[in-house]
Order: sequence, then structure tokens, then C-alpha cells
Amino acid sequence: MGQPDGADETAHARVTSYDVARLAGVSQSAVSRAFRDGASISPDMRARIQRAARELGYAPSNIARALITQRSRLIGVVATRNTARNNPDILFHLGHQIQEAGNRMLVFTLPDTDSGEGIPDDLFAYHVDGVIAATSLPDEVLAACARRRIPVVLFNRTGPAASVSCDHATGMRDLVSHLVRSGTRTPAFIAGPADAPVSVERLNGARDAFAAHGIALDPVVHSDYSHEGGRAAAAQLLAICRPDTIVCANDTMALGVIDACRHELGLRVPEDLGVTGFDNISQSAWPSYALTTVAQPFEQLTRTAVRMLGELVEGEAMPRERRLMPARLVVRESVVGEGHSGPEAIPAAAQERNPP
Amino acid sequence: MGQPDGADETAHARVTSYDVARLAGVSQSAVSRAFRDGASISPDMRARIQRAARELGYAPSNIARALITQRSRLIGVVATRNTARNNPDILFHLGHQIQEAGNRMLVFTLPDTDSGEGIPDDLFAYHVDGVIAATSLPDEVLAACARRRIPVVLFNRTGPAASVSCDHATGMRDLVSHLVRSGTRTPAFIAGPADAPVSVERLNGARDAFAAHGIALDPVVHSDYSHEGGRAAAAQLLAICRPDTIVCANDTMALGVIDACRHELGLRVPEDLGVTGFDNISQSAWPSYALTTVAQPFEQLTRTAVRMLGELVEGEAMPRERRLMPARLVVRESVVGEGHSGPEAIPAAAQERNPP
DNA sequence: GGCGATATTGACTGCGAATGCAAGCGCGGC
DNA sequence: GCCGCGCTTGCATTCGCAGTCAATATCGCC
Repeated sequence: MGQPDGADETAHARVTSYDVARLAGVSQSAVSRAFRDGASISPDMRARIQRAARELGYAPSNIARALITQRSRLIGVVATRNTARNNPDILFHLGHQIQEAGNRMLVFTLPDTDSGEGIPDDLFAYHVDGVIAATSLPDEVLAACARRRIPVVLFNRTGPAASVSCDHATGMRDLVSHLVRSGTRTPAFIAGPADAPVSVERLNGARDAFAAHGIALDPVVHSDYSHEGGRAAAAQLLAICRPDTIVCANDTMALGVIDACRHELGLRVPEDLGVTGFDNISQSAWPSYALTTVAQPFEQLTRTAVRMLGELVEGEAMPRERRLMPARLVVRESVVGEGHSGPEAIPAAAQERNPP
Repeated sequence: MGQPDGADETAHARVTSYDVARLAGVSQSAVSRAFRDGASISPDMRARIQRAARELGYAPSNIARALITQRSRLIGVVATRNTARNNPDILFHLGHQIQEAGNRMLVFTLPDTDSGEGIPDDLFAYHVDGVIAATSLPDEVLAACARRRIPVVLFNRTGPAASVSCDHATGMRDLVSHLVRSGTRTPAFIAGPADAPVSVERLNGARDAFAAHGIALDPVVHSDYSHEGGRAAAAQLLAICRPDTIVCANDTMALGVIDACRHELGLRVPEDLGVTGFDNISQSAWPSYALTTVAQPFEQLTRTAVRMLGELVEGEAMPRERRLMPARLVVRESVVGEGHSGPEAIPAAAQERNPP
């Protein structure tokens, strides 16, 4: 321990490659090469340098490295609060998988109202190698990224950039098929915010799927993706009509609907009213709800997004590729089963593999 | 691509301060000063430069800036999956407040099993100005940060570093007082993982508080903070004894306990058995559960952590300051009320300000 | 034993911005 | 009218590392 060295240098600001070089008796270039895979360096020199580096606690600076290589190994992830709330796993999975690829996740959180205009400057300031957008980015922002050659992958939305999405429409179709087989004839819909692309896809998917069966989806009310929003929408909706099933644009609202029915409106679910969601959040599996829903393959989605972005950074992928990942119907007990009624419906496993 | 080079330079890799300087007819230093508050520069020169910068879409590089100023404006946040799952708002709030202070959040996600040994090198590689640890970091990691003069704020745990925590023990004491007043005499406890500091604090807090009333907390079983874990622990526990109240170390397990009671064990909550949680997650307020719990002031906690870290970075705060923020009892209907019984217990507002 | 080929190594420059220093400028006071 | 002061501005240097180029060491082969 201690630096007997020249004067009293105990508080050296930062250990640099020069420090390691001096200790190991080699040049700075050698130290640099010792930390770069595939660099031209002999095994024993590398070993010697790494021993010295360990002694000093040296780690190469990604900042300096970024400056010279033009690769920061930083991935910008843009998300709103809703992203974090609606499925906390998304951020975790993204972070984890970005790390596995040897990069780091730089999070840009937007208030739900902010459109993200101010984002790009910050993105550029940190030289992010790529961006994953889990919220809608204005086209100008995407254009600015394109101009800077910063690849962008949109997550669960489309736009003038590559994207990875869950196939909400097909998922909705599977769900609707199940509902129609189970007897649904007068469905209503509780959508998310009118400007949320995911909600729009799910709504259109449901409307089209019901239409294919000659059934109208009506009424459609908009809410805000929250439990309280679902509760309020249910109260509003059930005050004016009596659908046999309420299809919700996400699970959280569906759970709110169920709570409203049971605790405020005196309706039984599923006997008096079927309720479905979308997302398969963990709460939906809880026995108090047993929500029939559609699962997004989050891990697969995030993994694909990260991989695709990596390929774009390396210049290996098409810049506008659109990937759709299949959703999966999860049948539980919040709608009456086919030809059955009540909670003892067909077990989930028997349903999940049905062709549409 | 092809580099027509020479003439056609539309695709300049990156806009630098030199480009702006050339366009504005000034020196690079001037450009630098135009983007630094308080720098010595005349108003009209700054205006001219900013006009040129806007024209070119220039933003100063934080990477280069970090190299010379030794300030990256990056805050490392270390979290596990549990952090993300148990309260998704933590990450969002942290990110948001870090941004408000003009910094960015660099997320280090650990698998729940990883102890974080590999973290420090990455932390140093990115020159983070400070670290917020929402998971337990090994002492060697903290020591390594201290050696590098990287301030660390521990979130909801203590250790050889500054910390911001919720006062779990006092919160538990308030909860226990409420329980005892409500008639609890034979409480049991479902703890989190035995090595989770937060769980230990809550367990000890509960045990001490009951002991002060001459009541033994027994049995105590350990689980994993999950809904399923709570369900299983309840089944296990109720197979061997019949407590009048089950106190859980977090809300998620408490909700699992309630579901187990109602859907598997044929017990009514709160009539046959009281159940309490800790955290006040959003689901606890849902009418299906109406969980009596203790709220952590998350926004306040994260705000304090970010502020304290900022002060440490600026050298203004004490390096080992420990801040405790008060928890707040939230009385709902998962335990029978004082002198009452059943769901029509005393409204929450009447309870929340009682002295212990 | 000599030659070229190959593998290592070191000196040096530059990534993009910040900043100490000195020069330039305008202005007031004598 | 000249000197000096304060405000701006430009020059040159620096942060830590990667990669280019040239120099040297090592080796195989004839």
C-alpha cells in the first residue's frame, strides 16, 4: 500500500494507463493493448500489465475510450412513467440485456405529458450508440437521430425507424375468437388514452375481429390505463348500457373494472359480466381476479430489440426492419368458458394452443 | 456508403465546437464559453454562436467535457430485479429527479443472486460522479468507491456510506400499536429473505414493538417477497397454528396471504384473520384487498437521496450522514378496527395521526 | 550464417471541449 | 491626450486512451 513515490501523492485523482505503465515498466500503448481483445500483445506482457492494473485498481476509462473510438457503449432508453408502471419488467429486462451485450443503459425518463422534444440534445451529448424508444418520439427527433446516424429501435410502436412490437392485433383476434365461442355478443371496450399507439392497435384489432363475426363493438370509452381509470370507465359505461363482456386495453384497467363490478355495482364477474385485459401482468394471475388476458412476450421483445439495435450499430441490419412477436392468449376465469358458465371454466392450458 | 470526400461533406460524423466556431467566425474557446453558464463572454457573441450552433444542430459533447472537467454528470444507480418489481416508482423517481439536477441515470441491474462484485470497474469506467445503491453492495465495493472519492448513498439500507432510509422500525411500531389496540394478541410474521436488510429491520421492529406490549411474535417464517411466496408461507404457517393476525414484511406477500386465506384456506379476512403489509403499493388500495399497511414516502426518499448525493458530489455534505424518513400508517380494512369488527372499521384518516 | 517474414513494442497524435494566460479593446480619470 | 483598469477574446494545452507508424526482437528457412 501507500505510494512511497516522489512526494506525497496518496490522493491521485484517477488511476490512468500511464500509472499502470509506469508500475509495469512498459509504455502506455502496451497498457491500452492489454485491455483490448485481439490486440497485438504477448501473453506475458499482458499478464504483467494486468497484475499491475489490479494492484492499482485500474480500469480503462470508457469516457476517454468513447472519445477516440466514437463508440460510447451507451444505449439510450427513453421511457415514460407509464412504461415503468405498466410493466416494470420492461426496464429491467432491457437493462439486463443491454449489459449482457457489454453496453450500459442510459435512461431518459419523460413525464407522461412531455413529448420528448428536448431529448435529442442529451442523446447526442452523451454520444449514445443507439436508442430504444419505449414511448412515442416525435418524427423530428427520429429524423435528428437518423441524421446523426444514431440507430433507433421503437418498442411496441411503429414509425420511421426499426421497430419491435408485440402483435397486438392478432392477439386481440385470438382473444375475440375465444370470447365469441364463449358466448359474447354485446361487447364493450375500454381503451387507453386516444393517442397511445398500443391502445389504438388493440382497439382496432378488437373491433375488426368482432366485425369479422358480425358483432359490433360498442360502446368504446377511453380511459388512462390505470386501475382507478378502469373503475371509473366501468361505472360510466355500465350506467348507460349492459354489455355481456368488457374488453379492456390493458390488465390494470380490467382489474379496476372487476373491482368496480364486485364492490360498487353489485355485478358478478364472470357470471353477470365478462372482463378481459391485455398484458398479463402478475396481478392478473392472482386468484382474486384470474383475469383472462393476452400475454406479451416481454423478455423476447426486449431481447429482440436489444439484438436488433446491436446489429444496427454494427451496420448489419436493415434500418427499417419491423419485427412482430406473437402474443399469447391466457385463458383464466374472468369470462365464462365455452358452453360452461362460472369459474369452473376450461383450464387455461387447454385453450392456449387453439388455432384461431 | 462511399466517401465522396473532398467536396461533398454533407455527412460529417459529428458536429464539433470547431464547426460552430468556423461558421460563426470565432474561436473554439468562444463556442465553449457560449455553452457554459457564467463564462466570460459578451451577450451578442453568445447569441451569434448559439444561432450558428442551432443551424448546425450542435450540442456540446458531455463525453469530451467529462474528460476535461472530471465530472461526467452520470449517476450510477444499482438495482436488482426486486427493486424494479417491488416498487417500480423508485427507478422512475430516481431517474426523474436525477435529470432535474442536470444529470443522467446510468442503471446497473443485477440479477437477484449477484452480489455486485463486478460493478465497481464499470462504475469507474464511466466516471460516475456518484452512486445510489438500492441494493446491498459488498463492503469492498463501497471501500473501492471511497478510495476513488466516489460518493455513495445507500437507499433503504445502512452501511459504511451515507444513507437514506425509511424508518421501518418506527413504522412497524405504529402499525403494531394499531394492531394491539384492535385486539391482536397472537401475531405471526412472514418475513422476506433472511439476508434482506429491509426485512430484518421490519421483523425486529415488529418483534420489539409487540414485546413492549408483552406479546410474543411467533412463529416467524421466511419467504421471498412475492405473492406466491406469501401464499405458500400462509399455507405453511396456518397448517401449524392459528394466529389472529399475520404481519407481513411487504405488501406483495400480504396480498398473497389474503388470496390464500380466501381462495384456498376458507378463512375470511379480516373477520377470521387480520393481515398487514408494508410499502403501500398501489394494489393494496384496491377494494379487493384494502390492505392495512405502512407507506414508505418514496418520492421524498428518492428526492432526498438524489439531493444528498448532489451535495456529496459538491463536497457540501457529511460523507456518512444517515437520514431517516418517517413511514406512515395506512389503516384500511384487512384487520378488524378498534372495538369494531369487520370492514366498516375506523376510516384511515382518523388513524393516521395517532401518536404511538 | 544471412535474409526475409512475423510478432511485439514504443513514440506520437488526436478525439472534443474547458481553461489559464496573455493580448486586444473600450472607457474613465487625471 | 495618455495611462490604467476591466471586460472579451483567442491561443495553447490538457483530460485518458486508441491506433498509426516505425523500430526492434524473434524466428524459420535456405
